[in-house]
Amino acid sequence: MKLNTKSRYAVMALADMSKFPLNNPISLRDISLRQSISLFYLEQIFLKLKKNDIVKSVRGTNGGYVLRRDPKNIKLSEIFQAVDQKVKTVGCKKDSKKGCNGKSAKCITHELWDELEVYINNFFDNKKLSDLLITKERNN
Amino acid sequence: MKLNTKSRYAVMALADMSKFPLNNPISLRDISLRQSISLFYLEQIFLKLKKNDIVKSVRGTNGGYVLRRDPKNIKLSEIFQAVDQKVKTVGCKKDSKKGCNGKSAKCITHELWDELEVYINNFFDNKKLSDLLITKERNN
DNA sequence: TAATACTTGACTATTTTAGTCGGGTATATA
DNA sequence: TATATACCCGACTAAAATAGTCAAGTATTA
Repeated sequence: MKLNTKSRYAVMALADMSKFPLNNPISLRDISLRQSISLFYLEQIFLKLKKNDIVKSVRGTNGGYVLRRDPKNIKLSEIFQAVDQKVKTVGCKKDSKKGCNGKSAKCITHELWDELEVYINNFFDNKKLSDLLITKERNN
Repeated sequence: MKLNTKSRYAVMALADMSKFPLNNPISLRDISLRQSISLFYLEQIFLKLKKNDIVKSVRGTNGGYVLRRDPKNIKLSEIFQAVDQKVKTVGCKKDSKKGCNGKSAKCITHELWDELEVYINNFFDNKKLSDLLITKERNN
């Protein structure tokens, strides 16, 4: 069970943005430099964030990206769903009658994974982008 | 964020075993048939479960594997740690002074991932193998 | 002694991840 | 209006992880 870089970078980048005055565009180039994330990779990520209405873009000189809402109102779960497809724990379809590769009575553990999925999503639902900023300054 | 088959199969296989009288060996071949998991793959998995003292082996005819403890006393977290290496959310080392790829002040999100890791491990700590059996029979 | 079943390490195909790249388009400002 | 900036977008690729296979054993029991 592992977190991918896309999710991690997305949260890092948005947290980075949150530290500056909202409503003035921040370029990916700046974020790239500050967070040492590849510019090209950030472009990919922000395309998804834009499609999911988490940021909007401002093109041209002095352009960049702007948060669509106050960090207080941006759940981490939204960011994850935008960038990562989803938290996935089971292979088999959720409500298929067949379920679990066509064999019946097999998935004793099916409900467990569903529960885990809900549990994890719950974590992200209860965290806001703004929560990351309160954190005390790191001393290194 | 995804769960791998090894973890899933391990739990499925052990849950399968729990439904039979403890202390009499259950062969991987049987588990393989009942749960439709490749025998070879199960062998790999059970090697790890054995190394981690979750099961013991009985060789020879009528041999198989036996749970070392009552399912009430087997935490899912143990199974996970045995089979999967670990729940991992961060790339950077936990307590390194450098931290986060050598750049300072970068990992605003570091503590978040740590927190998530604890949160998930907590889920598995509180689930016992026996908890899976109580579940009502599935109707497909 | 034959059959069963664990033991172990090596091997492989496929998929996913992480990231790169090229050739765009829009816009502010000099 | 020219130009530099910065988003836009799809295609591509290397490397790692995953999922699974296989072969050649050893131990045990009937």
